[in-house]
Amino acid sequence: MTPSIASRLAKLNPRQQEAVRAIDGPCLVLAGAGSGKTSVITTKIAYLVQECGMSARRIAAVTFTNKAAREMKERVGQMLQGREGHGLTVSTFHTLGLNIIRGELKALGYKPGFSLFDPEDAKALLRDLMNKDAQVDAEAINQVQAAISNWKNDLVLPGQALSHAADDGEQFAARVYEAYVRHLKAYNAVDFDDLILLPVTLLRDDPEALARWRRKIHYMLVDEYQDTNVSQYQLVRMLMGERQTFTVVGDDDQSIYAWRGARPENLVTLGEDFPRLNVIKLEQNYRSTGTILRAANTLIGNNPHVYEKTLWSNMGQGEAIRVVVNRHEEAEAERVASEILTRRIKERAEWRDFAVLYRGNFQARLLELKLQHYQVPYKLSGGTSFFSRGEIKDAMAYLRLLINPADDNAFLRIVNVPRREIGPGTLEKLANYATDRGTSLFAACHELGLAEQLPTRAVERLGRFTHFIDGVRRRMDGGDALAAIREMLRDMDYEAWLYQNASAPTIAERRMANVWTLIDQLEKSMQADPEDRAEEATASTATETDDVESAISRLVLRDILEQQAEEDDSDRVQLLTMHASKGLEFPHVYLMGLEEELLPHRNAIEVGTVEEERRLAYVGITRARRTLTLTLARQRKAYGELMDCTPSRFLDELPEDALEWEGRADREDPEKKQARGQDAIAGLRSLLG
DNA sequence: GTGGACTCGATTTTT
DNA sequence: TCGAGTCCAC
Repeated sequence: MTPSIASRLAKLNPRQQEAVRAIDGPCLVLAGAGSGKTSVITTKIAYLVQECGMSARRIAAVTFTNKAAREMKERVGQMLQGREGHGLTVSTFHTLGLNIIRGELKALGYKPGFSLFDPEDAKALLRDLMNKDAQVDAEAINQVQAAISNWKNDLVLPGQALSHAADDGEQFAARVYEAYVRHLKAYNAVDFDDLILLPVTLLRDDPEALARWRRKIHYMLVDEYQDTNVSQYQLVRMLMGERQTFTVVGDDDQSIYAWRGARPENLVTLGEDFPRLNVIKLEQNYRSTGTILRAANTLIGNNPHVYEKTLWSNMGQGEAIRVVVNRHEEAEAERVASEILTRRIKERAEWRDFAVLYRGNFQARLLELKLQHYQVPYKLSGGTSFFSRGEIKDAMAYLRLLINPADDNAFLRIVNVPRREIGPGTLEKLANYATDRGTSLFAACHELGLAEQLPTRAVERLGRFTHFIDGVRRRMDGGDALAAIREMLRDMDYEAWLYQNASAPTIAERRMANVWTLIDQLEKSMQADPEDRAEEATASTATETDDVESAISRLVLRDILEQQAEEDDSDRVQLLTMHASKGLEFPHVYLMGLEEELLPHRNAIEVGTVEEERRLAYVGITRARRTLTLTLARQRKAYGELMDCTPSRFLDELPEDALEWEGRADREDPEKKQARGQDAIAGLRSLLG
């Protein structure tokens, strides 16, 4: 054994070592919160390369978020030396799918330069399709979009959706689905769900492609396996087929995305599909105090389990979990804010050591006000994405059209931005003509027959636009693609258009700066993997335009830009939803709003998914390293009305002796309690009297 | 193009 | 209740 891998292994506990060494067959690692699962995955990759002599280019590790992929890549990079890690795949499921599609364009019937539609682009297309017959409201579009996404995630194709439609609504959605798929194909475009669906159907239907990818990937590792959906599981299954060499790591107790298609039962299915499955449990927690873990264990003990596990730690018992009952929501926010302020001094902690977790984003509003009042620096997760900004959508549409002239969506977005006096009338006639001829809008502009359908002036204007785009494209192919893009933005004077349309010059300035940031990011993204690029370039005849193309896709997948946001590691209190907190840890955690109807959420109670809410609470609790404070309000304003709140059932499910209550009405000293009882009786009498 | 009146909804959102 | 988003009149 090489010394470096031996010392890595020695740092792991026996169960973790077992998980690393289990390489001959299918392996499921049930990794409790804080049990060092990332160490297992990264060490296992190093073990496969250094100890088993497997080439890194035969290994694929997949995660759900770009962030997780980046962190994993970095940790593996530290373990492997020199060229050992060359060609290793550590990516999200979606990026893996994107690469498969890029490698199998012909087999899939797509052309080079295909566009990747983000959910907003997809919605725009659906709106178009659904509004053809009658005006449809936004809600209906959202519903159909969700239905289509669910179908795709469940590997249900339009034909099957149509034949299984139970009612008119589903039938309608299924017909839109069919049209949607057809249009995407015509646009030479794929959506996010296609990034998994298309590879799965290809591998299922094309034995040669299957053989190609099985030859390429010999070992897979999957993180957060409980969050996989049907199509993601099938992708892993198809790729690992007969070889059965994979490791999946997950925790059914942290499954909080079932509402979005995740199938935690994939953990069980795995045992059925692979009888040789080696199940290894990691139960030692390296994060939290004994008290916090005991509370977490007791709470989650109320959920049914296929695989029982109990977390333990040797970090000492630590402090009791405090439960603070407040008069109302404002008092709750006030309390949390002021407590962070004092605790920071008392504990000599930094702002970043604190996190406040809540069920819904709206809960952050009041808290923000209080934190501002006390001048506590904080960072709010979520918020409007860079990519939903209009100027970014415009720039992305230009890029997409340059790479993929069939992308009608991109064409429509920017054909008249900045103004080129190409109005709805012209576009409608152009669309009719293109439909008749079975071509894209952009291609139709080049056709001579168009002159018969449109006034000369309109044809001229369209021609000027396409000529402009064609010119940029030629410059891109001829050399420095990014220089051509920057030149394009200057030539068409996008900046002037921004100034015309902004309410203030500073806003226009900021927007233009955003566009340049986007282009800078594009450049960075192209330089991100010089090794891979070199490899691709030798393997095929990759041009710089190909690089721009793949960089744009990565940009759509939110890869590189969010990295920049992360690098801002200023010292601030974190405000997060419990969902967003998964995978993170903090010395001091505040969990707000432990009330019935909020956590568990009322909708969850209604539809009977309290178990997932319990897991959500479990995730929240297990984020805490040293101290945990749970807060709730007796009254809360909801829908404009003041509502009395009931403490969350989850509080009753925690071990009484691990909690330290503050302000609880029915656990005060008996005298007070009796006094209030008298009051109540008196009140009742007065009511009756 | 813009702002004021009006309507509607109110949980979470890895890519 | 409050706020975001939509729509219409100017």
